[in-house]
Amino acid sequence: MKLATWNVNSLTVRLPQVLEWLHANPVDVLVLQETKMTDDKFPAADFAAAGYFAQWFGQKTYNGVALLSRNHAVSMVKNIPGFADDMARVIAATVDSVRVIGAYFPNGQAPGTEKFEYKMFWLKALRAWVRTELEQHAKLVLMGDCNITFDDADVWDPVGLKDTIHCTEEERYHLRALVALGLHDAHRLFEQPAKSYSWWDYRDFGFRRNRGLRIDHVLVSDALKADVRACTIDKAPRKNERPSDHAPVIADIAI
DNA sequence: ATGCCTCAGCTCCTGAGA
Repeated sequence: MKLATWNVNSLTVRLPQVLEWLHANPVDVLVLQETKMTDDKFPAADFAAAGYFAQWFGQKTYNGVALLSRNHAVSMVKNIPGFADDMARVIAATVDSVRVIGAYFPNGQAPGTEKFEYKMFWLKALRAWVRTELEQHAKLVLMGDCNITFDDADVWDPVGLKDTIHCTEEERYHLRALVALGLHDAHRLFEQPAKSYSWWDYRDFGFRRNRGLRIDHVLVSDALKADVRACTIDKAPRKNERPSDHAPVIADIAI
């Protein structure tokens, strides 16, 4: 079973690239973030024609998530139950006995801002909910744009970006606490190329200079850890004329 | 440079992303 996550930064703009990517990479599950569209605009027919069921949860202008799957997805959940949020950030469903959670973590803007405080509250709520999900589903994959680096190896300039957003100790504490529930960063289960990133700033030739961050993660539960065959960041879509600033991350699990 | 690029929207500028 191959599962992937991709922040597309507007599905309206990126739909042709997503369809082309699915044709070249016929994964079993793909979760999308930053679709930036209301639910009535979601291109479900295009994905159906490509052989994918879809679940989606969006809003105007910002955020928006979706879950595409080769097989039927059941028991869909939108956002974190019990956590009031007017932003569409989470979609979860069960596909082929695996609980899949696709998430677009808050950006947080900068430490000390209201958006950073919201990010901390959101992370606490996510953790409490994922704990209960893990109790019910031993096989679980949580993946998405986590907007947090694990450590300096995920940062192109750890000195210059020390304590800035995505790199603060407070954010990393929450990411570690999430993983400590019984999850594993699939990327780090394998030897990876040095300076592996999943996001690059559009400005200043960030991708060309490989000035990036690894903030898109695939986290697998204890029960799946031994079955993960590979985890790769696919930079191929960056060759498109108007690429997303994020690359897809793919995990291959023997299920 | 509290910017650089990209996207959405009550669109010819502004807010947000990361």
